[in-house]
Amino acid sequence: MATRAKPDTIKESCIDTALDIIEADGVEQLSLREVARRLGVSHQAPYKHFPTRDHILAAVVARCYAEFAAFLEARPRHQDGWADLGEMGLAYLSYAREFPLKYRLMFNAPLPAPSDHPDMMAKARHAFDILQNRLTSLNVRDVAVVVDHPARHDALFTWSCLHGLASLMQSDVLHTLPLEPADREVLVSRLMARLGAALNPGC
Amino acid sequence: MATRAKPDTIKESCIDTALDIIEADGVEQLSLREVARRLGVSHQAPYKHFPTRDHILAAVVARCYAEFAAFLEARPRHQDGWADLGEMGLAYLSYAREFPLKYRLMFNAPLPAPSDHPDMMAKARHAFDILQNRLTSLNVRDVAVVVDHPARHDALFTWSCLHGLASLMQSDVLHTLPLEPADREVLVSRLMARLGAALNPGC
DNA sequence: CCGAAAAGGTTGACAGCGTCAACCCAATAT
DNA sequence: ATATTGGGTTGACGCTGTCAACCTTTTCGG
Repeated sequence: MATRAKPDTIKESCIDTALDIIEADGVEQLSLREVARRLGVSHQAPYKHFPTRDHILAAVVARCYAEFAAFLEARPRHQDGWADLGEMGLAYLSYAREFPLKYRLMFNAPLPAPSDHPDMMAKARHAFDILQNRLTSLNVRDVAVVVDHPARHDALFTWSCLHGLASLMQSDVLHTLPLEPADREVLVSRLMARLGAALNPGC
Repeated sequence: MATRAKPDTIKESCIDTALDIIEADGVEQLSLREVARRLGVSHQAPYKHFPTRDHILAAVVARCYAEFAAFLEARPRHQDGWADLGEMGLAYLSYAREFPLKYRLMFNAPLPAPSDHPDMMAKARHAFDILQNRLTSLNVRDVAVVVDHPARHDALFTWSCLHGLASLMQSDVLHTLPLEPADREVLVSRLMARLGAALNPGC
């Protein structure tokens, strides 16, 4: 049945299985007992590896951030910095569309306190750094922008736009609005265009 | 103890109490049994008024949308349309900051299926219409914009930016980044400026 | 090499949850 | 006057996370 290659430790299998559940049904449906059941072990076995539910969740989230960062890095590259930024924005939105439940897990779900889970925190920072570095390398071309507009703010603005669209597009609220599938494409391209205009008012 | 004016029906008190719990501890902590306990009734009493947990949640969410819409409408008004739009954006971000758990409830939590809860759906649409109408009245000044950029898309773009910032600012992810309180003010003003630039590239 | 300890698995219990079922009383409608 | 229904009750079921106790097997120090 389990075609997945068996990981060395049960600890890893717990994370795998938890991620399966989250991808299929959302983080709200995650239960340690169900994880144990799928692994064919007793309901307390996972507790030998994770002290609480939050700890297994933190491990899953850390893995998601790493995967998300890799997904962003794997985008097609462009010579032109602005085109490359656009490509990264599209990659961001693609991830949110392809893996909505994992995206929700990372950005729209209540996570265990980050300070208690440094590994999760580190992986989250790394994902953000990818975006920030992209913008930093853009800004060296335009020193005036750097001075009073640190790249970190640009990165957070960009992230806000991308996250806002990604989050709204998968939100239940939007189901209450008439939004054709074709509209989604338009929204994405319009947002990317305006994001470019906002960051680069000159051209 | 209960200084709140007693509503006529237990149904209303259920919604009040549920909202209290959500504002204090978040939607995840909401339980019908706790609602019943606080009202001093049996754990099944609320079920006489709401068939399932989702139905009480939908009622609470509907009330939140109505309150949110009223909050947006209560903003200071400006003659100039762009200034008025800016004021609405600030009102949006203020609401998210003042009532983070209610904001999360509306936009970042898994809601009961909207089609099963038409009242909730209607109130959500009304809140969105406020934003859309603001943009529509802007666009009559500039017919060229109306033609290939329907106001609905502008409204969704604007909403994405606002929601993205509001959502990220209260996200657990951001706790992993070094973000000073002063930075938040800067972020808000920068986002509003860029939003204006994106919507109104001419000036 | 042997005994201690630790790692990793087990079963059993507990309280809290949403929900179903049955019962019960008072007001209302026929 | 009687039947129906609205609104309350208690009790149960299976689910959850978590604590406690117990039992092997592996590892390691003397």
